[in-house]
Amino acid sequence: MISKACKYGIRAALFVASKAESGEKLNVKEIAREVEAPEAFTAKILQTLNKHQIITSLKGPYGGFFIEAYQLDQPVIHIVNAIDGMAIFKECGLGLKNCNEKHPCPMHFKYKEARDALYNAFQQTTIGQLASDINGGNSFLSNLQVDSCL
Amino acid sequence: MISKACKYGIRAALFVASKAESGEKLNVKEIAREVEAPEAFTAKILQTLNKHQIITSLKGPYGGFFIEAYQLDQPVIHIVNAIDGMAIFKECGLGLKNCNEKHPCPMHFKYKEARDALYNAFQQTTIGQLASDINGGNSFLSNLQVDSCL
DNA sequence: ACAATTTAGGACAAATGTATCCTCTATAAA
DNA sequence: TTTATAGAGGATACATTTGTCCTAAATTGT
Repeated sequence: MISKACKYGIRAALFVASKAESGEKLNVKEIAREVEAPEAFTAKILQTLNKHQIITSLKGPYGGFFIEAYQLDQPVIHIVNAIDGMAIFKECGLGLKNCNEKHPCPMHFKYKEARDALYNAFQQTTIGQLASDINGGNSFLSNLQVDSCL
Repeated sequence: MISKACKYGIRAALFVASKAESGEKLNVKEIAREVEAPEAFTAKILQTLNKHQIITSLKGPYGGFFIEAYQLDQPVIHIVNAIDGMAIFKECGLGLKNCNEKHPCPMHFKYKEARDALYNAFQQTTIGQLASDINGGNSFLSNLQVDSCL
């Protein structure tokens, strides 16, 4: 469905977004640690997100990644588009090139429903909304640390 | 989302199912041609489907693949399970190991809705139902051939 | 028994996705 | 201007998925 790179990308973007108010800039190491993604790979992904203006970067000392106000209003689907493209939201569930209402594959109508639900979920939700959820303690970007010594 | 192998597998299984009444056995070449999948790769997939008792095979002359009555009543999700496993229907949309209602990722609830819709689509539909649709001319397993010389 | 046919299955090759490493460039402070 | 810091980007390595090829095993008719 969604690539690993894209999932890392969404988590990274949301982490950066969750720090928007503080005004601080985050470097690759901090972001990778927080979202539990490989550092070098995360760097590549952040590069892509910057090029697509999902987040903003600044080189040099005191540089790093941050998000600007207007970027908080972008829908999460922009992140998916930047990394994986929009194909998943259009593709046939059985892999046919030429599948549509007039010439449907056997799963067309039911598959389309699920696919559209996913599209709407990503389209109607903004990066800023999800960042608020995180800051409000209503959702999380990394796995629970189960402390094994209690 | 669903692997290419799995999509070939569903198409192949449905094609075999659509021929259930005729009683004929289909060989790899016929199936691969019909569903527009690479022949050798299709052979592997049919092997998997046979092992999981989605379809049945018979070696030797006049052998091939066919589907038995009880197999027509299996839900399509059995095919997905045989090839890709059930992980996609359970996994977190952002790739977290530990994502649930109590400790949700930022996309959890909306993603779960789409994921469950997909699960239901595959769970509630049987191979036989889709085969009927095909035989009734209501759905198709391969791309339209656009005749370029008219 | 033998030959012909068709699936089973192992080994291997190609393509894609994931991940790392190293150097270059930009920026900021001293 | 120099030095330290941090992202940009190319090259490369590794893993998984996709796809091919060849031989073995099973079945049927002669």
